[in-house]
Amino acid sequence: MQDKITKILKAIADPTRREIFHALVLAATAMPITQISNQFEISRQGITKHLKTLEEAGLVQINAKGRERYCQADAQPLKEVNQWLKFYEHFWDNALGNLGSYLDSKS
Amino acid sequence: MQDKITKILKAIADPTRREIFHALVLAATAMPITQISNQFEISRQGITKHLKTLEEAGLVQINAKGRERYCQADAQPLKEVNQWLKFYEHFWDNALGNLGSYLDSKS
DNA sequence: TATATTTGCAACCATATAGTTGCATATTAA
DNA sequence: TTAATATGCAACTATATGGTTGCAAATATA
Repeated sequence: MQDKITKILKAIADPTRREIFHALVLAATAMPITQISNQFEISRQGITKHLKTLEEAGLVQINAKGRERYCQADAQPLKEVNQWLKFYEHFWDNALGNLGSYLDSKS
Repeated sequence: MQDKITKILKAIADPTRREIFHALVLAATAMPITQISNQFEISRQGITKHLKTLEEAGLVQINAKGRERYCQADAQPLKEVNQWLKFYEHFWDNALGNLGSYLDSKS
């Protein structure tokens, strides 16, 4: 479909998914889908779809236990976003760009 | 439409837009649209659309001079993404989440 | 002035996305 | 065994997205 970083960025580009992810991170424990969806306005199936997207990005791990599927946040893929961002650190301190300071840092 | 961070994340979630942005950052100089679109396979109008999205996210600044419109990268909005990411730093070092170390850092 | 260049605008298209509802199925509890 | 619960699957809808083409308008060049 698409590369890893794109999947991750697309996953977190949606505000509802960021909320779900955040809730799971704070929960710090695995939660079944229904329990997650109780915390949101949208339907359980809506939540399920978002969880699938998050899972495909590696941001959520799901494992079944009996009839329930326990979902747990995994922040690790965000490292990759951080990596991507890092390159631009050199540039974001002046609005006009700063190739100079980037090149300096290389020497 | 949508909040700032969402606009920024949506802007960089598209691989073509990341490429355009990257090219502009490296160019370190303002470039007219046609000149940018020459570096890509897709049509000029396609590029124009992407530039508009990037502009709305604040990642590109455009100013007209004569019949040309000069585009320039501005990495500053990426700070906001960095800010968002920062919260999850505490969690991305173990796959099972790490609320503990986050809470420790607060004490 | 006549021509070439840079651009914007609008219409269009195919596909993806975010959400819904209804129903079937598997597991657990009474 | 019967009833309740958790879930998946499929179909459907509306809108967004990423791209295209054609054309008109403004500016620059011959």
